[in-house]
Amino acid sequence: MQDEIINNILKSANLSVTGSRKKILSLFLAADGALSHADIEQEADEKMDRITIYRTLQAFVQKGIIHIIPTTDNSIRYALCKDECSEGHHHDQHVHFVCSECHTTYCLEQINVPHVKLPSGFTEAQTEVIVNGLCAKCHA
Amino acid sequence: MQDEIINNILKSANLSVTGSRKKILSLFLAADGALSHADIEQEADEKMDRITIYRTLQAFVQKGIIHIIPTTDNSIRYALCKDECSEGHHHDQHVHFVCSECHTTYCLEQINVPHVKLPSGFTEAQTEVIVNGLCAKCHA
DNA sequence: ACACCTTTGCAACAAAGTTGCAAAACATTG
DNA sequence: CAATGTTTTGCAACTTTGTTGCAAAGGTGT
Repeated sequence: MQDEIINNILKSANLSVTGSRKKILSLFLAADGALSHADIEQEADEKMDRITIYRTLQAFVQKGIIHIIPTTDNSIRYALCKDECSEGHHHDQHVHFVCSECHTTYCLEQINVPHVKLPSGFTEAQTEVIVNGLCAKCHA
Repeated sequence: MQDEIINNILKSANLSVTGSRKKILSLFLAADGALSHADIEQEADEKMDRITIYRTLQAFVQKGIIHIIPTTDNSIRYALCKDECSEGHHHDQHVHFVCSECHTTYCLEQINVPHVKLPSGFTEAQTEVIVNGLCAKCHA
């Protein structure tokens, strides 16, 4: 049943449907937060080459299936894009929330990114907002 | 003359004043943007160990002299903190601007970080805003 | 089922970051 | 300013992370 969704995503991105890609996509669909390369490497219990993961993630980013979330800790995190993203064109104008306790990264789709006024001469292409704090689960 | 400033910064952070630290600090004072580890390694023309740079940057971050700017390209960038930062307590509520042409990273101190409303259960500790686009210099 | 193209996994490599330890540099006394 | 104790530096060795080329395996379309 979820197989349908995965197949659709891959096909409409012009990617052939392979085992590794289905596996990685299903991990993203299952996760309610963002995933790092390391997360995927651990969760993909079956044999799956490190290199395949690298290349799959690269392909997904390029095709607009997932996007990169900036972090301060030198670990790239990825999360699923919404429908408006197409190849080479990301439109993820939403807020990212990183829990300082459990380090889960959430995409807060429903929250608008505020518009920032820039000094003269500067033009904006994209704005990223990352909020740090405690998420609902970790709130004591 | 700049030596005075550097000495003050280091002493008030309880760090001993050494050659490497002075060198790295002067690089930050000279740069109008942020620096990555690689930048420093290149610009510090004299012999200076990679490892010393790592440890110096770590110490500076911990003491609140510099702060980390989140990026999407897996390269950590550092920039000087303002006075309000003290040990273990960063208060950098300003916008970071990354030029997509020259990749220079600016700290836009004068611009306020807009406040973001979070879902219930979430509490904010710090907000980072990174704006991508063209800076004044690269604007055609 | 066949031929074609893409993807995977391996090997080997390159880059980035970490740790332990002895020597050198700094700070602090007298 | 010299002696002492502490901190920092640089080296070596290692771990982790990411990249590239190529042959074998797997997917795609007819």
